Amino acid sequence: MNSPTDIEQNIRGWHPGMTLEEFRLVLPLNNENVYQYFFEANLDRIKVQNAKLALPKIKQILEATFKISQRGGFHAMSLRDLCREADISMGGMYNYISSKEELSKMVTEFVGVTFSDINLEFLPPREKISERLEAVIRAQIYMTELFQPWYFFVYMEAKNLPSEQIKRAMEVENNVLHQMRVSIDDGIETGIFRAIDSAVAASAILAMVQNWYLKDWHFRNSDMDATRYAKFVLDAAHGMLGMNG
Amino acid sequence: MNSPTDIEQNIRGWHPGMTLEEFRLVLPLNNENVYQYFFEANLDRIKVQNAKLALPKIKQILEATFKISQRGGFHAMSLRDLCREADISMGGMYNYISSKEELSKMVTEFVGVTFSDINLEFLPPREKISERLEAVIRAQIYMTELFQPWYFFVYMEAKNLPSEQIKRAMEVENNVLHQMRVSIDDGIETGIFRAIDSAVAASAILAMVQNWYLKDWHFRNSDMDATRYAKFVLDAAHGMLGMNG
DNA sequence: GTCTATATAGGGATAGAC
DNA sequence: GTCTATCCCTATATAGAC
Repeated sequence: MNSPTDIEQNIRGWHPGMTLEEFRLVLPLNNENVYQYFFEANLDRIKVQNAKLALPKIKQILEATFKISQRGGFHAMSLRDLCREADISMGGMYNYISSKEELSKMVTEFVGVTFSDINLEFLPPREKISERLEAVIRAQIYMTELFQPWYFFVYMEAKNLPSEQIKRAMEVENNVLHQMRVSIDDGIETGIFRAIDSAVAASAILAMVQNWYLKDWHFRNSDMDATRYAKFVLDAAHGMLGMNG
Repeated sequence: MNSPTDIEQNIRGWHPGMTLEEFRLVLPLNNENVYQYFFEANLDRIKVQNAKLALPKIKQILEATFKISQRGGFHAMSLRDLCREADISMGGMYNYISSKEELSKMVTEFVGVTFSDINLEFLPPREKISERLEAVIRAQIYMTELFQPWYFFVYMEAKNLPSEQIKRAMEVENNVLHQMRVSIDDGIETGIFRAIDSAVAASAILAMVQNWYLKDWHFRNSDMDATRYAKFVLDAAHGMLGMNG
């Protein structure tokens, strides 16, 4: 039943119906090493070069940033509050960030680059239209489930930031939108989907995907989890595209 | 074909397939008199009691608030910027608001109370399950289309405001969610919809509804309008609920 | 009712000791 | 590398003339 190649494929990459747990197992990134990735991606901007010292501080700073800015927004968060929450002094903080603005910049860029790149590894080839659309949707829901605070921060603060960062934040969203749209167009062309405005369909599907991490309080009292929500969105998408069931 | 009662009904209230234009015609509120409504709803808080003087200023203040806080958020908007954009002095501004926080409070409450109340007038009785669900969806899309800056402000600033206002902003969303959910549950009970998690379905439909005014740039280059988007969402909802076509 | 001028607090950022 | 103490600016809000 499980030939070696089946197992290999299940461990290495994507397969239809992939659950959150399966995704987590194949993802190189996790809640522990994400700060290591962050540190390495920002070596030139962080003054403290000793990883032993820096990694715990970075974790504290980022966790505090997410926590405080979730309630009130990044702009409303004072660095004094941040320093207190992260248990670091004002002077010490400035060895990790060169300005408040750069803190948001580092997060936005990191999500845009590292998270997106890792995401691409899980996509089946373009010819497998339906599978690829499923993979885009599942990967997005699972990534935002695993790294909710990061995505929430970028989504919520995007509009509040300097224009260059706005562009970057929109690029992340546009990439996902584009990938969905291409698959939908491919499906329409080959006749497996019905003719529909692919831009609008992609936008609506993305709205449902983002709904999962933006409105988690909608689901607190239900027995939904990320895997089941992904199935729900996939069914809805298939309904839209005329391939019910 | 058009009996007097048909026409009467079309003018007075809701009917299936209602377009944005038809909705606009029966809605007592419009882009001009909304400031009058706002003034009357806040008579006790606005020091300037002369409507002739107050109404244009209120319009300027609110339009400037929406414009500036759209790019950067309410918290990032300084009252100096606001006063410049609204063409009013700092001292003069404080005859219209007693504090910056109260400005956001007035907007949030106004949207929650006045907009929601007006909305209720358009709902068919609960027994007409499918029509009622359609009405909730259309009314919400059309209201947010007509008063996009107001809804956008409340949605975006909700999380940044004092807890009492957060509660109010969430009430608005929860009301819509609840209305949808009741209709869906009714439909499941009577067998016209398939058994489905109504909370999740309502959440997903609301996400698509909000998508219209939150992500208007997704639709800039397409030939979508509010009426056609409403139809799109209704089709998607019907697909979800198992009544395709 | 509207303005100008001002009070006061709190913000980001830095200097320099250790 | 991390801290404390301080600088300086900008923000909200107010006082008082007109």
